[in-house]
Amino acid sequence: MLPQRRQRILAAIVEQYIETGEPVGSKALQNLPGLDVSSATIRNEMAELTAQGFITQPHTSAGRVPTQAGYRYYVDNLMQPAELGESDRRRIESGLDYRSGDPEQLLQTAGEALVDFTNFAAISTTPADEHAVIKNIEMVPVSPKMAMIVLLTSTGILKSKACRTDVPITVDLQDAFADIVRRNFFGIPLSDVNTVMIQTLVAGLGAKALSMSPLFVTIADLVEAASVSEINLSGQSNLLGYKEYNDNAGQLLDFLHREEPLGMLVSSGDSDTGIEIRIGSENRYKELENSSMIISKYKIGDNATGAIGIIGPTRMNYSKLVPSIKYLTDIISKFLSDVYEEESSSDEEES
Amino acid sequence: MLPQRRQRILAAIVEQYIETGEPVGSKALQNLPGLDVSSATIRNEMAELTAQGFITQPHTSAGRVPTQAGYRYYVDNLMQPAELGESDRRRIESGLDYRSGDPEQLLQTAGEALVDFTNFAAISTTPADEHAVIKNIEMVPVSPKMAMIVLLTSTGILKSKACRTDVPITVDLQDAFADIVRRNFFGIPLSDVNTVMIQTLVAGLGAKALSMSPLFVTIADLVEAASVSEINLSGQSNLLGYKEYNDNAGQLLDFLHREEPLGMLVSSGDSDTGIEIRIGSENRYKELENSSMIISKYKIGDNATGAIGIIGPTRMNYSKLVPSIKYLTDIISKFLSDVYEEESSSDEEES
DNA sequence: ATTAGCACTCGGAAGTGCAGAGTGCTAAAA
DNA sequence: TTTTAGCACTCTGCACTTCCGAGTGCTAAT
Repeated sequence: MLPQRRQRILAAIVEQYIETGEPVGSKALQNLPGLDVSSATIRNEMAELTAQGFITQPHTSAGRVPTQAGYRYYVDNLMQPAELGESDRRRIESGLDYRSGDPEQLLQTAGEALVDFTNFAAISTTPADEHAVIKNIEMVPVSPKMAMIVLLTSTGILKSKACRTDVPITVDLQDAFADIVRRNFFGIPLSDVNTVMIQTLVAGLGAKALSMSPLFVTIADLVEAASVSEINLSGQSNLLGYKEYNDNAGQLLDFLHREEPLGMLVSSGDSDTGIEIRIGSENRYKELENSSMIISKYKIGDNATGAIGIIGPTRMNYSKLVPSIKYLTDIISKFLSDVYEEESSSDEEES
Repeated sequence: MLPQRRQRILAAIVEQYIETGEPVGSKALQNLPGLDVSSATIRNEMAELTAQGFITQPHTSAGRVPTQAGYRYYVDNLMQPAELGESDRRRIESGLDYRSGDPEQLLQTAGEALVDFTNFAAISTTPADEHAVIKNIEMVPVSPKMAMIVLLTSTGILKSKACRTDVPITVDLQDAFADIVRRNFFGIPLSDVNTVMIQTLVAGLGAKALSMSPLFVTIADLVEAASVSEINLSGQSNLLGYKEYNDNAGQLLDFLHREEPLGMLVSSGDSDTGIEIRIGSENRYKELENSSMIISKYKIGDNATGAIGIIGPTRMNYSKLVPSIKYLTDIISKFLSDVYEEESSSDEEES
């Protein structure tokens, strides 16, 4: 634990650097409210902070800049989250599209709202709830030997895919399909659908197996697609503006375009302890060593299902962004819970 | 019409500049195959070309660089399209996802294939065929007072939206809905669905009007969404690498993020004369004055319905890109026509 | 423990000089 | 009349130096 005065100085350095982007020198801190010491004393403290690794100087004759450890100490011990003003709330909320009722749409627009609000890049994932169950499966004929299969889950995810059959689609076939689907798929968790399950099912069909198996394979594909949470990234071009990325912004953008690592990033949260802040190399990718992420998980009912957050330079206003993202997450959780929780307790009717 | 020799010199300048990105000087052209003149003569010709506005020099002691007019002349009169190699074709094709049968998916992946192939940004639009008709509309109950409405068109576009009703959804209601939909919507062109049509329909419903009108409003929304072609843009970050955008790449990316002008860009083609090349300020936006576009329209059957193309710096390899994009367009047209044309001649069966 | 004072260090801006590339022009050659 | 060789000229980009200001660490005094 650092001594009081040193803490205050560190906090001041971090906050001022966040605001101005310039290294901050000892003189600039002389008239900190409630800190009546000369610049020389401050210099001594700064030397200590430097020795302890919380701040550093870009070059001998420059002021100090927080190190990653400095940000971390600030975030853990010194920062006090800002109160969100009414106008901020409205700004965050205004971009959301919940009227469509589509969670994917909501998360997409939530990301964009964050982009507008923060001027950073935003990342969001659609719900991936292992407790989700199959709500409905429809077959819609498109041409004699082709049909669209539509899958709907209890978390509101809707996926569809075209499927070619080997034989013409008759009304009989449709009825049979609807019957099998109703008996074998409705209400079961997505995780129960897998290759083995499909194979045993097809094997049990007897004569019809040949003509219908493509349909069930398509169902498996759809379940797969619905289980995997989609990742939305937006506002990447905002990052170009920040001088910390100056010349190698392209490298960062390229990294962000690859989907795989992104999935890791949002999913790797230890638990559902709410909001998570990762500074610089705490994100385990070299490309992010100059970036920070603030990630928050949203829930449907009591299950954490997805995440939303931002990516930007380590020099970001944590004390304001944390409550903002928390606020947004709360809205999302509430809305999704309202819409998709009620169903689990009441789905008896069927088409 | 320029004299033979001057044409050849202009073509050489354009091609060499495209390849190297460096201004090309008179000496570099001395040993052009079949052009046996000294650098001095070439200098004279270059002076002429400069006077006519086809080339320019960045500064006194630099070589020449094509102007916009120079590129235009080259593209119109001098360029001869490259033959596509087998490997090129495979590279283009390999990224396409036509197995899903979903045109939106196909166009999306086609854009990404172009991004990989060209290292530029790609733009593509989903089919928007004014002749498309409604193929199917399904209502899928989600909770007592909420249903998903799913719309499918003859061009394979699938749209869905959640809809809240004022009264609980009963089996009766579903049957009534299915009946009305079948009678009033199946097989009619998208353009026939509008506010007036919906209002008269609802008015004719009598007692049921109140409970069902939200459903039909949702249908109108879906039709609207299906009529409008979606624009996919990808590979923007590729553009960062080109030095012609050096410091103001952010400006271009911001421009590309706004959707409205993009729609203009792809739709504004004069006619369906196949491929269209727009160089620099021929795109009417100031942000694109250093960029070129190559846009090609694809067709379903005989109707031009959407476009796909690239955006990059004016210094792009037109002679190779034009046939590549043409090839890709042909694949798309062929596939979409195969899948979605046959239906128009054969949709009798229904669920 | 704090402060004033001072020498020291370093980055960035501005200025200087130089080599190289490419041009336009002129006068001779074809 | 067209082409060519030769040359003076212009301009960029790079390397090098100089200089100023900001900020530091250290020392000696309070």
